Amino acid sequence: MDTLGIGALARRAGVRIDTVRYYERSGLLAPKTRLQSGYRRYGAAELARLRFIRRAQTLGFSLKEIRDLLALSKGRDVGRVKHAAQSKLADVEQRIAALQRVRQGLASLIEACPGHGDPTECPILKALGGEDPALLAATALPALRPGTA
Amino acid sequence: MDTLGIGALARRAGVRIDTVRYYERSGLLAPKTRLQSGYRRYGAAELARLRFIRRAQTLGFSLKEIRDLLALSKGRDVGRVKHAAQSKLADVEQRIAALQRVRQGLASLIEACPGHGDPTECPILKALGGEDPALLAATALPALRPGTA
DNA sequence: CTTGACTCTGGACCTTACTCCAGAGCATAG
DNA sequence: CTATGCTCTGGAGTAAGGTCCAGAGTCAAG
Repeated sequence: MDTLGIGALARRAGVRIDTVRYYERSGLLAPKTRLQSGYRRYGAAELARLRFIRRAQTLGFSLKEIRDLLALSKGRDVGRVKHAAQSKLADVEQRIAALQRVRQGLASLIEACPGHGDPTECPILKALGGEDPALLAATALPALRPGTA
Repeated sequence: MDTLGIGALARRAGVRIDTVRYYERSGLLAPKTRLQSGYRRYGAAELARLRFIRRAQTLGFSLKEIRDLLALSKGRDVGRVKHAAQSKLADVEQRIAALQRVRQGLASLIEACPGHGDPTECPILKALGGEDPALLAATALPALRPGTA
């Protein structure tokens, strides 16, 4: 047989058995068949699908988004798949830009801090205390929608 | 009085009242004072702090990390404060690098996708399905997991 | 003083993405 | 046949970050 049990499938995809069952409960991955005993049996397509799920996660897609993506791939609508990837890309780029502003703010505070002496003179403490707009200003602009992980 | 009640504070920061109380339970934001009745009263510093928390969150900092960040302002010794800021900076830079790898992976897939035609020819679906691992080389390795940040 | 809006506390409940457990049944090598 | 390992189900637990509720007390305006 070229079918896999749940353990073999999980090992090949680098996930835990419970995770496979969790994906099944979540409507992401069903076994190809079941034995009379109830044991799940998976084929190559299911392994590919499981790897798809994992890779999409590393790109920042939530399981819900991945479910949509998988549905799209059955719908033969390549345009929508591309669009989903593009909007994810825009999201990632906004995050990068925002973090770069934070990095600038932190770096300049660190540079301005002697690392010794009077704490009331420390630019880092002043910024966190709200007196100095440097760090706060660096983070003030990006109105990223919360929940876009 | 230039103090705010919890409702006014929440409105000005764009959060729910329960969220303010949740932050208090989490050790992030204490009221400036309380009335004899127990009503919380907040000042401008607390509002600034609350807004800081929210902005930091949109940048991917967890509440625990934000607590650390804010704890810097209580630091006794400037050297230690500077060191903490430096390690936070390194953290931010790692985040940026991880997101840049994700961006590269997404961008190259998008570029290779015509946006129409046969789904079995779509490089995005192919790459995610594992049939063409070359395209994902840049993004497959770093286990960028939401929550690992 | 009355009304309506506001706030208090403690605890239950929600979502996401798992992870673990108990107690049972099944598969397979020797 | 037995031992060992795999798998089954249902349910509970975890962590983060909230969100909601009930029942009671409080504040400010008219």
